[in-house]
Amino acid sequence: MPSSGTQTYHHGDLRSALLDAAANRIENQGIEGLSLRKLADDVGVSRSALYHHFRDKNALLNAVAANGFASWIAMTSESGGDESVPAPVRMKQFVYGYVHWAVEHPQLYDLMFGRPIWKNDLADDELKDVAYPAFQYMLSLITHWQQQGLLLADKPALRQTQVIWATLHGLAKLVTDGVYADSSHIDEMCDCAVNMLLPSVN
Amino acid sequence: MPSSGTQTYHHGDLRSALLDAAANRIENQGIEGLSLRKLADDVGVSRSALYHHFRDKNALLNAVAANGFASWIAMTSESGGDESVPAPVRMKQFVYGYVHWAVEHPQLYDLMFGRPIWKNDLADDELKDVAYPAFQYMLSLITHWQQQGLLLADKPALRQTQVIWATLHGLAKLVTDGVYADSSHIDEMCDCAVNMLLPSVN
DNA sequence: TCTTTATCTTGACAGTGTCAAATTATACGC
DNA sequence: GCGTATAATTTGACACTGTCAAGATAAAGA
Repeated sequence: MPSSGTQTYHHGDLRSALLDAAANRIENQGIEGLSLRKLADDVGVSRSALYHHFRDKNALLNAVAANGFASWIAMTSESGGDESVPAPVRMKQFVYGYVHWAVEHPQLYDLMFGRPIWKNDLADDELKDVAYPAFQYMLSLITHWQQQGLLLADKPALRQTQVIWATLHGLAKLVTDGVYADSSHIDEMCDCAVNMLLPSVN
Repeated sequence: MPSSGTQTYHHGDLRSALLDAAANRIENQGIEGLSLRKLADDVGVSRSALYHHFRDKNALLNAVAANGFASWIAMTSESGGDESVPAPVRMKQFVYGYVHWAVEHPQLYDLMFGRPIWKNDLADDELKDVAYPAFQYMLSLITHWQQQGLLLADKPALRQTQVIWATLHGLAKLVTDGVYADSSHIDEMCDCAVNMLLPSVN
């Protein structure tokens, strides 16, 4: 059976099969628990078949993270794009959406925004091409808020974006890392963050 | 030569020698680059000598993290304890101190507040005994600010502490993980954070 | 049909954490 | 001071990891 997918040799579509299996394993066992050999077993293929589709383990993780950014962007633009909803409500929705998405995909969030990839400059071009627009989207969103007078204009929008993002990222991290043990208070923490950072939403 | 240190058998004081070597390697290569066998080489001892002083690798990392918390607390109480300095200035100093300490000890900070230890409940009692007071210190500090009217009282001090800490943690993480590539703007980001979170400091 | 090319497997290597058994050095009772 | 118990350390081994080179297999193109 030839032309069914993009790659239709022995396996059919090994590349995306590996990506799916990797995403599954990461969601369940985390990045530390991901071994290429177990992965090959999951897909029913030999241990080094993978190297014909990814240069090495890092390249595979990059691809999984890239997929994560794609679905992150889908989530974000959905919750922030509806112009019929008043801006203050949208701001609150954005905060809730951000933190909840991280809490619902803790391992993936960790892979996307965590240090192993970014710290050591291990992100390849494909990943950067998806990740940078995500950063940029937040900046444009918050710049828009500032222009509408929802934020104080005494500091550059870039800095305010960095601080707001830091707060969201910090909340997400502290919750998903289990430092804030009682995650039942996520909504209250989000409320408080909105209250402190976004004076126009009271 | 008997009673010179706590452990004076073959090596003399292998336990703290291992801790020092581990802290050094973590500071330079990061936690991922730390191998027990290289560590044993550093100290000049066999690969499994370590197991008579630490139950396993995680126990050693716990001990390193515990030392980190001790020095973190020393730094923090130094910058926040001087009562002769006006409170708003101390608040600003606290924010600067927090972020800068993280930036100066990125790998150690990562180990102390990162997920491998807390997420999977890998922290032993010794570590918790040092870490919890650190959390508690921040809470008491910020509660104090609120009582002095430096913060709005419309939300519980616990929640405000969590949000402020999240912001500091997020800033530290985004900088040390290399997501905020240009770390020369750390001070501006701290300024902006103080500005947004602590209305009494303008 | 034959050649080329891409895909996959097998064997191997260096590296990892960890344990059991053997070895060595120190401490303690006499 | 000597002999024994105990703690510290080493050696050998195991299962696991990522990665590569060489060989085998299947598809694609002429």
